[in-house]
Amino acid sequence: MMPKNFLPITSTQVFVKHDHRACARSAMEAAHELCAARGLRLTPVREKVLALLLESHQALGAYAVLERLAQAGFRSQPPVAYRALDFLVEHGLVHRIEKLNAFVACNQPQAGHAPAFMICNNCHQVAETPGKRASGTLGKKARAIGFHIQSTVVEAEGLCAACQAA
Amino acid sequence: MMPKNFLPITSTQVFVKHDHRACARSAMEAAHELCAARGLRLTPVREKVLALLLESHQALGAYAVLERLAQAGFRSQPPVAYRALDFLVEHGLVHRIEKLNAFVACNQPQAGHAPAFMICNNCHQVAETPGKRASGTLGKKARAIGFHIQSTVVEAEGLCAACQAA
DNA sequence: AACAAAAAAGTTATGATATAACATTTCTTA
DNA sequence: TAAGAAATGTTATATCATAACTTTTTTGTT
Ligand SMILES: [Zn+2]
Ligand SMILES: [Zn+2]
Ligand SMILES: [Zn+2]
Ligand SMILES: [Zn+2]
Repeated sequence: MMPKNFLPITSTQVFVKHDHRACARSAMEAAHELCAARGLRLTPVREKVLALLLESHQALGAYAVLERLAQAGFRSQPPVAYRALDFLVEHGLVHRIEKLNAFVACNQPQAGHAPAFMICNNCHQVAETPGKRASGTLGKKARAIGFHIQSTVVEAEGLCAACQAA
Repeated sequence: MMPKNFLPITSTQVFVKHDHRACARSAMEAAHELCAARGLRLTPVREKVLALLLESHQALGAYAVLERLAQAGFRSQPPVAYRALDFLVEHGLVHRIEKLNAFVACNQPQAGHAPAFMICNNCHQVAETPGKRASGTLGKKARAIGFHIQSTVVEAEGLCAACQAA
């Protein structure tokens, strides 16, 4: 289930120079293994969308994805992109960034499912930190009033260390 | 600056029965005083939008606001609603809920500005908890990698205590 | 009061994001 | 190989948001 040469990139690494070829390749391998393990079909259009998102740590809007799909020879109607994205999000291979109405590939598809995101307003890269559901401050407040959390959105916008320096 | 009879509603109270007339009236008073103190103009359309949002603890989309404005005799072009909402959000009288593309009135306009929200998927009420910027788990992780947070989105969807019971 | 500058509101048009609905094809498996 | 399920193709439309320019109102100054 875990790729042999899996090199999970951590949030610390996204904003610093790293071997992104290896980073993307290992995430794609992880996606293939996860789908195999769960009996899911990573069809050509789904894999292509994931590959597009894995090209960088920037978020892409659905229509940006659609454009690139069309260039690659796929159909170019909105449902083509949205269906593939829906599949990838549903199975945790991609995350939706609410603040941007856009999508990023998940670095660690096999990990727990309540990530938080840091969005750099300058270089537009998005780092994901693993986090568990209802683990932090919000979870505590929710428990205090008997609120049952089903899903969370936790996003911070700001400047990464490199962009502050520049 | 603080209304005489200010009754700040807390996140604990939103989901339980409370004197909402007083709750809304006190928030409106607080808004008037905040605007007076800062030299801001709470024009008729802005006040009406705030009043509409204060009618309940549910979030309203911009076009829902627009509809109600039109019924009240205001113009009905999108910028009418968006401008009023932009003003109210800019000055912390209203918050945007990213997950819903919708807006809720702020209960405590004078408090600090990095609230977290709990959204009940059944009764559609939204509770706000005060929270400070970068105070919790996310803030800690950001500091660890030198990420400078400018704004945050923290939203939890789930079921409030009352809706779990039913 | 008259004027100029700034803020707000009016208006038209369009851009950007997302989904409904139904037809067709492909895959799975019994 | 036939039936059902899953995925894709296609058309159309719903929903959310802003650009750009005009006119009116407010505010501060002469
Ligand atoms: Zn990388
Ligand atoms: Zn950056
Ligand atoms: Zn109330
Ligand atoms: Zn509820």
